[in-house]
Amino acid sequence: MRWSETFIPTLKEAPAEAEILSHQLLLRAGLVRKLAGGLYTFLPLGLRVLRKIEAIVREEMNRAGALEVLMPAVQPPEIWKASGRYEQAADVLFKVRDSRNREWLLGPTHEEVITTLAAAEIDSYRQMPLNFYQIQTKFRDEIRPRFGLMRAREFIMKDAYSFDATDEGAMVSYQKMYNAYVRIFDRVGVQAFPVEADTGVMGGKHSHEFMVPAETGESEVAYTEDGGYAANVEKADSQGPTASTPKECTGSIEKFATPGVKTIEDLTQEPFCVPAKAQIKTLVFIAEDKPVIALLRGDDEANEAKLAVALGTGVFRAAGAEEIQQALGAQPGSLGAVGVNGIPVIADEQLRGAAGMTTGANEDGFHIQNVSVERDLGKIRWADLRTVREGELSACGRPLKIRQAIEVGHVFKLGTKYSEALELSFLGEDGKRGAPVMGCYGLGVTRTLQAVIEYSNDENGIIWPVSVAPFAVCVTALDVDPEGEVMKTAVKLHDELSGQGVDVLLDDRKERPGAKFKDSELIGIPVRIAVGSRSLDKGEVELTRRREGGREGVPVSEAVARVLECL
RNA sequence: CGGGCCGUAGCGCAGCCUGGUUAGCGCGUCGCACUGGGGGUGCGAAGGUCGGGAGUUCAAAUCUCCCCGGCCCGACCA
Repeated sequence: MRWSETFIPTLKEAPAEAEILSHQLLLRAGLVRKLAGGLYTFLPLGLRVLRKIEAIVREEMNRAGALEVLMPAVQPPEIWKASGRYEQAADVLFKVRDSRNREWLLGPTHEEVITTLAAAEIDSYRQMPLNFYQIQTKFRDEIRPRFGLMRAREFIMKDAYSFDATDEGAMVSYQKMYNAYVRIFDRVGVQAFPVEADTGVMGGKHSHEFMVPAETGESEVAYTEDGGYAANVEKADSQGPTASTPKECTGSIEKFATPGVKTIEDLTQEPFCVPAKAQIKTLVFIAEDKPVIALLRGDDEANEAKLAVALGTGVFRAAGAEEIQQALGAQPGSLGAVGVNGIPVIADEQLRGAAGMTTGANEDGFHIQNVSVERDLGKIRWADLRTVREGELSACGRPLKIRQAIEVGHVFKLGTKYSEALELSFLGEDGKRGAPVMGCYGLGVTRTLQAVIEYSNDENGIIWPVSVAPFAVCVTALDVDPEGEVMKTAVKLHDELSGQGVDVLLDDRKERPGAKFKDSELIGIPVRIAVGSRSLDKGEVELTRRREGGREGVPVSEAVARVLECL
């Protein structure tokens, strides 16, 4: 391929809309262009990378025994109503209407579709295990698309769905996908670590997210340095906070005035001087239209994923000021659970046995001290609600660290939720009907593409791993006169490498050398051969490997062989 | 959806506060010349509904209001 005959619009400066480096490079290297918020056109160069990643994903899925299918992006709402997700996922669903005003959904994922298919086709345990996958465009009406392809409203995902007759079988299917993901991320050239992930309301232990460490990642991972533990912060637990909770109580509860105190922090100040760990944080949520109180130690943060598990529903939100006033008779800042009746109270495990605590009096401007949780509070349900912090000890006794990461894949053992909701059943060996145990396995293809950029770059631009590089080699002709030795040599090298099946880009543009070097580095081609009169006079061309840096003279006659070695 | 910032040539920006000739600069683009191994130099040129609409005014890129779009923080993200 000749550079002059393709379309690679590189940019010297980063467009103002791009905040993070990988997004800037995506635009600067001419890989994509934005149509509207969260909607991108893939240009020829970007599409080449996308296709290479897809090919690797496809190979590994096939290797793991998954079968490729292609499902419709347009889906009937009925199946979403049947699974209960029509309401649950309402805010991310794109809805469209046809000419007869009938509603359709643009698929954000395909559990409902694949389960509908399976319900019609799977009748016997003999047909399983089965695993279907597709690589397809997904639609999610993200409230806030961000960071280019990282969080887009339309994106490409590989999604797979496994069906097994037994739980043990489902674990085998799960493990196969897990292993395939390890291979995929290894091959595309990102370090993606499996971490334990939140399994939400469905529970169960078997869910892992694949995370690429990156400061710009939108997820947080808690891990131990020895690699013994890694979990999404939404899921992570620890042996508890580093400072212990007060357990001594010196007297009975006592109301005191705290004018102007609105936060935990305020109460730690003069003249009150109540340490945050001796306060009870009172949060009010509306779960399925009913108020619920959650209690945490003052210095702890609530974890919404854990809260969802404790509440038994994902449909909840923080209560508004009016709702709180109605429920507890006070404004945030003076809330507490002492003497509250008729509203369920869930408390974090850290408060077990806590005494001598201070909490709001449910009267604006007043708090209560000497609160003993067991003595002074009514019926409490205990649960793990807190978000772990750096420095706390993991279950294995090592200190936790926390870092940002990009979630590029997720494997999840679903159980029978969808097979039951969509009436999928089979006849087992024992002659009884059963619901297949499902698993779902998502991999963000376009997000992975950007994660590779975020992971692999230097000050000059992207550095593509050979496996996904749009071109493996760039032959930079420093003089493009078609009659000259330089160009003739460049063309010859290009043709020979092409003949060997290598993706080669011949930079035949009438640009100055500096511009060509900069461009080939910006777009990230891993190997470059510079052909110019200076080295050609010595019978050599110059070979540069982006990852190693530096350049070396190589005899023209050996150039092709040397390049092949590099790849 | 709440808070903040922004929208001026393909890209990056200045001008706006304090309204007043032909709205500027850098990069890019086109032409010519020189140059020719790290985004070179010079000369010339094209390119603008100043996001859209309404209003105030003798006069609006500039002031006011409404709308649209973008970015950041938060909420949210099965």
